Amino acid sequence: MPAEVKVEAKSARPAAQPASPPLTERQAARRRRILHASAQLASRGGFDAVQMREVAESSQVALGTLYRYFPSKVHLLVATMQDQLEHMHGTLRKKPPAGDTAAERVAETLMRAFRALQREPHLADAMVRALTFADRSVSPEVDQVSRQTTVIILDAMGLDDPSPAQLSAVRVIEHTWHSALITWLSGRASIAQVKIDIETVCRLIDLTEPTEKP
Amino acid sequence: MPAEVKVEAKSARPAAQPASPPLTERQAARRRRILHASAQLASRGGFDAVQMREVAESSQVALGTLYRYFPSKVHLLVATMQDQLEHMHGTLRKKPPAGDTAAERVAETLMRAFRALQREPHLADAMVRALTFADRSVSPEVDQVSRQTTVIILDAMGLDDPSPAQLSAVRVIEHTWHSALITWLSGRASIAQVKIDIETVCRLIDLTEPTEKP
DNA sequence: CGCTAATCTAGAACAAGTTTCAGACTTGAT
DNA sequence: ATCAAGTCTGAAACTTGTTCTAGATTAGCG
Repeated sequence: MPAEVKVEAKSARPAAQPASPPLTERQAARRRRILHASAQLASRGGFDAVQMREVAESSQVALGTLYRYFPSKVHLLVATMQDQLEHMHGTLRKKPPAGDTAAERVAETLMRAFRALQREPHLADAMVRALTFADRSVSPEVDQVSRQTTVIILDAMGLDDPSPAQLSAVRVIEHTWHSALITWLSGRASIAQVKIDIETVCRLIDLTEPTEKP
Repeated sequence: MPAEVKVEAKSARPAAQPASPPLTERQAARRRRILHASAQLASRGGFDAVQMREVAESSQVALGTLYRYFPSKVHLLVATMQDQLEHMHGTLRKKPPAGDTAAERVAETLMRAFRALQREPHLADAMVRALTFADRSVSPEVDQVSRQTTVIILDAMGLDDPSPAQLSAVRVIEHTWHSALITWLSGRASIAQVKIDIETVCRLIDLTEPTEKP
């Protein structure tokens, strides 16, 4: 009865990139197929269209296996978001924003990301809803997404060594970014409104400029 | 076969306070019982503990009736939030914040609200998760909550006639407020961190001060 | 009062997320 | 090559949100 052992193995979940036992080739392939199916289904109908049975079927994996890789639908979608964020970071890195001030560059970067999301609004819906609906059991993964977002913003600011005040500003920018996305996705705010909100919050950065260069 | 008529009656849902056919006394009582049961269950286990069957049972109402009053669990929880927000607004109104600047008063007000939520973290969890998980079908209700929040913040600022820039700042403050709550509820940010975030975003208000008094 | 439309109730039925299980298949170490 | 441990599969079962139905009950009206 290896059931108990299984549970232990689960706590060393293969879902996280860092640490954990290294995946075999076939396992990595399965994981990729699952994430691909997830993104594909999400791109059609959003959060509701990502049905675990369908994900399992289109990634050619048993339902139980899907749950071994991603212990819940929210875990799956957050992992999907991590995946997409990496793509995006790569893309953004290629063409750094051109604004004069840090605030302008951050706003430009976020608007560029926003335009990318607009191209796949259903996918954006699935990922963002999962992110904000996630409970404590998904904290590590959500945190990872948050760190990745922070890196993107700091990149845009052009900082290696941000001050605490600057980090606070970045946190608030992230809050605004997530919440503004939600209001847009649920049809309560226009694209123009999101733009204004982003530009507004980015002004916070200017308040923290006075970083002495040593 | 009055089924079709039923559907029409549903679109004029009794869930919204404004307009709609006036409720009879017994209906108002049912609605109150439902909201009470919802808040009570939420106060224990949070979002997951609010199970529709249980709400129906403890409010002495058939499941079908519960769904007539609140067409989904999210609708129910958002309505619960509207309910709680009214209480809170009343409470806050009694003791206006004492800060010198608008930014200080808003920060103080939000921290006071935050402390109230800390007293019932599970209830907060249920309400906030519902709010951010809500899809388009709940937009009117979510919007109402948002308007109510705006009123509370403008109250704290002491403004009757805010400028567009000030309204933008308020929007960003609301974004930060919701998102910071979520990070706290999911255990990814400490109370101290939430405080810092609120204080940080409130500085945006100072940026918009220059409102000429006519 | 007596009617009619609307509402309420109890309970079954359905949908999708999640869990469980027995048996087949891989993997890694000996 | 073989064995033990761990994984994967297919299918059923369970949970909880949501819908549906048939028959009481209630409200408003003549």
